[in-house]
Amino acid sequence: MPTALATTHVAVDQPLDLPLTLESGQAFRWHNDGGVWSGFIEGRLLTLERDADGLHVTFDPATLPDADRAVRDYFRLDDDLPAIYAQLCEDERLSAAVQRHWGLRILRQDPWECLIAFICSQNSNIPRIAKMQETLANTLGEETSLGTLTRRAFPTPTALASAGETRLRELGLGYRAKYVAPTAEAVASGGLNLFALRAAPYEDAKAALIALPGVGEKVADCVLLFALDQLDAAPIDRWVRRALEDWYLDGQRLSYRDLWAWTRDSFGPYAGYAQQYLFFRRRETARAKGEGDS
DNA sequence: CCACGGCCTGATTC
DNA sequence: AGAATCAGGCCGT
Repeated sequence: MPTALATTHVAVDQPLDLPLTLESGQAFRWHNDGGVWSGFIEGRLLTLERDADGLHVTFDPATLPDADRAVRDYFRLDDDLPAIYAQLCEDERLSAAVQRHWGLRILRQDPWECLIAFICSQNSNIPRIAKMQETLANTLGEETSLGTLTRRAFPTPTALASAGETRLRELGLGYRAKYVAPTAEAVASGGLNLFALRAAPYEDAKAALIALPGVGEKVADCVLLFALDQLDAAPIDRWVRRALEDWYLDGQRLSYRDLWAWTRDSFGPYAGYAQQYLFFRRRETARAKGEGDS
């Protein structure tokens, strides 16, 4: 089936660093080929190129008629990043992080793909998460092409559900397969409408996610922040935990819930952005100090 | 409520 | 070289 290519230009008058944002560990399936990024938005293959005043987008109008809107939604271009930065920069440590990583944005991803990615993230690392996602797509996803470019979309809930735990283990998910299979089942059966959670209050949406196997507080907060419009969700992973304990809490150990409440109180409604910057900054300083640290 | 060990696997370190 | 250790946690006890 031949595809007609179309292009559009999305104006960006906000901070946006494409590689920083797309490789920040929120999304795992963007490929960079000489400054041309290929990936999926709303399940449709497209390419992105950054230029001086925005993004040059190539897409298939037959499957994605409103590419301009889709791209704006995906990069959350309606978020007033300068205002968010201004608030974060009241904190000395965050101010330094923001200046070092200007243009890092939170994405609005597809919640299904995001959910599976972060279930797979436990006890893993970014390259391996990316590898698992890519393997799932290349094995169980539908082939899609855009001009001469061909990639496979992330598998549907039905596709992952029918693959089953054993097959998912063979594909390298390890013990995560026993979480992914029933989660896919739950979503495929229509028992859980992930998109509907965007309109739900934070606690309700979080409870619905945590009810799924393999989803705890941290994974739930990742999906809430990166896909479900909850900008005050603050996933606290081991890096952010260490950052908070060492830099703000004088070494004090707190529960996940207490740390979450602390970030909410300290960084306000943009705790999610604060978290993302603390994550970056902490990893950076840990590496600089020769890894081990603490 | 908190603490702890086990869990797939692959890369890196000792 | 081969054994530990670690990696953006979750679950059960």
